[in-house]
Amino acid sequence: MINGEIRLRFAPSPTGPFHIGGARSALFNWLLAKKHNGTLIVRFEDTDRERSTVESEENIKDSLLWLGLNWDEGIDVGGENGPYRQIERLGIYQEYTDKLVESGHAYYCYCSEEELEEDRKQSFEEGSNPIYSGRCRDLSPEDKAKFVQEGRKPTVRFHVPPEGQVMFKDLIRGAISFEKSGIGDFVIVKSDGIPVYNYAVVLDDALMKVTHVIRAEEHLSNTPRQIVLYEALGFKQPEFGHVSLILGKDKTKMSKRQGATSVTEYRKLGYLPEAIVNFLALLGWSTEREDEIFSVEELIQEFSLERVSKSPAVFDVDKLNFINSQYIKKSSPERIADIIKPHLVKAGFIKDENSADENEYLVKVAAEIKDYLSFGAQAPEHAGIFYVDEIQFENEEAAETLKSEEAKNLIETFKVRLSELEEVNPENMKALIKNLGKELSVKGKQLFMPLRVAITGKMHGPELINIVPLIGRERTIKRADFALKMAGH
RNA sequence: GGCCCGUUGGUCAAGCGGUUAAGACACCGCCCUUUCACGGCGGUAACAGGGGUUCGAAUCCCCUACGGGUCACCA
Repeated sequence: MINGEIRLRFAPSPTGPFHIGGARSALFNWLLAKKHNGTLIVRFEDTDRERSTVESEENIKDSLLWLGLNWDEGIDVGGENGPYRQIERLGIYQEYTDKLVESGHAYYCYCSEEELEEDRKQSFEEGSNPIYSGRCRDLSPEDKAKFVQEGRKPTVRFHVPPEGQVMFKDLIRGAISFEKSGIGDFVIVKSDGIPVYNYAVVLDDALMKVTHVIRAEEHLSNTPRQIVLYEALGFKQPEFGHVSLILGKDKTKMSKRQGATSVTEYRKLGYLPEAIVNFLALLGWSTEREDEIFSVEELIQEFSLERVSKSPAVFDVDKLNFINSQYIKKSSPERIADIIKPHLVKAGFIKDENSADENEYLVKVAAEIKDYLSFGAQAPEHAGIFYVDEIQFENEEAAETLKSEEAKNLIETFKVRLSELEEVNPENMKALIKNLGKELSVKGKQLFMPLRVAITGKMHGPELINIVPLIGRERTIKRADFALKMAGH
């Protein structure tokens, strides 16, 4: 399906934090580029001067790199077809605009915003397609002079004759056609001289020799406008592929109120970049195999547009959590320590600056809890047992396990045996608990649950025989005393 | 409202005219671990509705419904 040398691009507008949907578009382009040994270009569509910021640019670049999505040409890395910021290409656009006006494909429009708004309102009321009336298409020299004298700054409109249709074959959705009569003469250059997206994108893609435009579905309706521009400009058209949108839990476009939407937020919550890539790939694309956890290399191998879905996908945090937990399990304790550290600092368990001993302890804690984590921000609830001095019962049921005399006796005996222990390590702990059970003739839940609650306050968590050596003999005994007191003994 | 795209379990999805309609997440159950979790095994659960076409439609066509996108001097 894809042959020859391909050039792909990812062209976000730097108007906010990098959205997870943008990340998926970038990923698909990146995968295609890698798979077919093509070139990936990253450029910024920053013609909206009101909303474009350098912070957004930085955020997008950081996020892309963090996800491992590098690019071969464009912003920061340079290339033959720059500049790669639209605002720096104004001169280039001007040249083509002049040509379009000269050849009669485009004309100056002096209509005011009010006039246009009025037209739109009317066609909306009539139930017809709100397209430009064509009022300024054949302006007499007198009228034109009048408008100029009034100081009206014109926009440039591209003329679309209302006959025939625009057809193209979308790489993902198949044959698509639009009536030209439904397009109307649209603005290509704003009155401030800055080109509009639909125009700049065509010039950029054509001049940068982009062969495949893979982008989100929201651009599908823009494609016919862009195609008529390609025709008028005499450029070779690229192939288009429109990926469906990512929806929130309520099945509408993902928005803030349904949770995190930017890559940065997920990063801060302690998700791993490989996990996000893995998850994003599965959102709108499917694999033939049964197992859905795979490396980027495998992804590159398998990825193809044929298996990209046409229908929108709901962002399922549960699945992301599952995938992330798989990657956390596979990661080293050192790496997970880094991931959970900011969250433990925030929870007040540790300080930002730590001694070597403290860091070593943190790594051990990470090793103990990583199998229980879906993402870094969950660390405090699991790691708390390794840091607090005064434990708290997680619920009434937990407190209940220590209320009986048998439980009290068990804990007291445990304290004695623990203090007698030569060295507190997992092996000795295992033997200790085993003997304790024999000594008092308790086993199973009756044996483990009171111990667990007395030591951690919780009813679940890592292996007891590992927890005790980590928190140490002294602290364990102190906690057990405290727990008994709390339970009313 | 016009135009465009879509609709298989709660979610992601396989399926390209003949299948017992995959698989993953979530959920539930069992096993393992002298506890909980982790892990292993298993289970519940779906072709939006209606017309065609066909010997035969989840698959092809039409209509309806629903969802989404887009109609800016935003991108």
